[in-house]
Amino acid sequence: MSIKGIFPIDQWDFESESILADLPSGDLELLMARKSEQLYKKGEIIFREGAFPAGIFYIVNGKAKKYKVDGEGREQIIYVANTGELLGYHAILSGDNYPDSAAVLEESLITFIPREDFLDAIKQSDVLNRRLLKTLSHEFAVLANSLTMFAQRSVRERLALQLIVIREKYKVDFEPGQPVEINMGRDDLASLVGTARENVVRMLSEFKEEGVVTTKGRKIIVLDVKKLIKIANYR
Amino acid sequence: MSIKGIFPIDQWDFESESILADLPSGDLELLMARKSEQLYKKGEIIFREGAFPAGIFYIVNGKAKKYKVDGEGREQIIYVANTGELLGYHAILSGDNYPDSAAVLEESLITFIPREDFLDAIKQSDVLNRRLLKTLSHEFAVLANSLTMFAQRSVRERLALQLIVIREKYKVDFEPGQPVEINMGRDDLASLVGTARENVVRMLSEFKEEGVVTTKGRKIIVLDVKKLIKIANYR
DNA sequence: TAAAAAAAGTGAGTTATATCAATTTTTATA
DNA sequence: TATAAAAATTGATATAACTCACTTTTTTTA
Repeated sequence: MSIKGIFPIDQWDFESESILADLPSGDLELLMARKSEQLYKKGEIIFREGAFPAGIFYIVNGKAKKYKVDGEGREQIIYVANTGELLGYHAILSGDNYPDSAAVLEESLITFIPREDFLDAIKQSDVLNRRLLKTLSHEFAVLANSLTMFAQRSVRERLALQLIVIREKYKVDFEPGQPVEINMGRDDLASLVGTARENVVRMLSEFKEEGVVTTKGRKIIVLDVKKLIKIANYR
Repeated sequence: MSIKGIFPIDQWDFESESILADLPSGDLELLMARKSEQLYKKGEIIFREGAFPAGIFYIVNGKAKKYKVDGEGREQIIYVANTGELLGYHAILSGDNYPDSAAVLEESLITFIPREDFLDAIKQSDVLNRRLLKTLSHEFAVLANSLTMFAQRSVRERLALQLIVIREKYKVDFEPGQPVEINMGRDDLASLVGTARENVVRMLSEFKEEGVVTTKGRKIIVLDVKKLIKIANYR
């Protein structure tokens, strides 16, 4: 029972299709000519805000967060990237340094593609070019959506919404029909929702009392997606 | 006395350079071949969220807001576009309908460019292509910045920050050295800051007492940018 | 220029959320 | 498996921001 349709998740998630999926083999070879693979341990940082973008990263397997840290050290998660997604290309295209940091949420296998190879591939490949324009403009719409949510929704509504969205990302790790376990630390969940850890925990207990979610250790299992949609107050 | 440097406004504003500025004349001709111009009266809507994107819009002269309206009819301004900027191209590139609405903030002269001409121009022009990739990825960084602000900053800090950013946009309408008058309705200012009109008004009075701003009718004049930066608590 | 309409501004009461301090549970490590 | 460390949870209190009701000022229009 997918929630697409009743809840247009495309509006909340960048990855309606991957940038590299089904790329003409020549273009892909060019891109991957000098790649290097690395296994990141949980919590390891992929790149840091402000650093020179030496290349882009492809998540072969795992999950990563894109985030910003403000003056007081508070972390704000912009996006959670999943297996198959690309990281770090915005900076190379814009000509700025990395505008945000990225770190791995669980043990992840990640491919590094040098800056020059990425730029060459863009020059060569019309498909990649179109794909990037399409992805970037879609990402913009998704982010504008998030912005509106942060500006107008209550913490309770935001938590409900993020649980729906994040559940979809953990779904791929479970057999269809099996309960999806969201294995995310409360601090990360809080910085995704834009509030303090304590508030997330308190509202999770409320959701538990209301029969919307349950927990298994630190893992969160959504019992009633429709109720969550109602709480999120999404038209 | 520009605030660039002490306050890196590029991080808060898309338009470090225009997409169409200095475009090779051939490319520009192609783009403008079948344009049509129209004078919009204050408040008029340029396009509506959810509509099919029939083309893109170029602001020859004036200002426009990009905004979203939520279920309860509350408006959230995503961005304020100025003379020389392009509107509505995200939807055409992403293949979705318009993800947001646009309306004119003051009487504005706007050029309409049909969808097909824009798509043809992209096919033909490498410069336009690169320009779009660069702009889109920069825009993404700016929006991520705004997102963080909404998630973490107080209304007071957000208002201070937006006054700085918005002042830069009204600056072009005044002689250098002359006081810049921000001529924006309180409702628009509120939906830019993400709060209710009453809160904006209250905090503007506070700012007035503190000698940071003054008003002239409904117009707002910033007296002390540095103090605003301090209030915005921007590192 | 007067009247009407729209926008801006003020005040008081209420609520959601942040913050601080402590305890309990879970996970990692020896 | 016991112990230490880390993470999650609960409670109490403070406060920023929202909402509603109303007044005053500014702008529009007749």
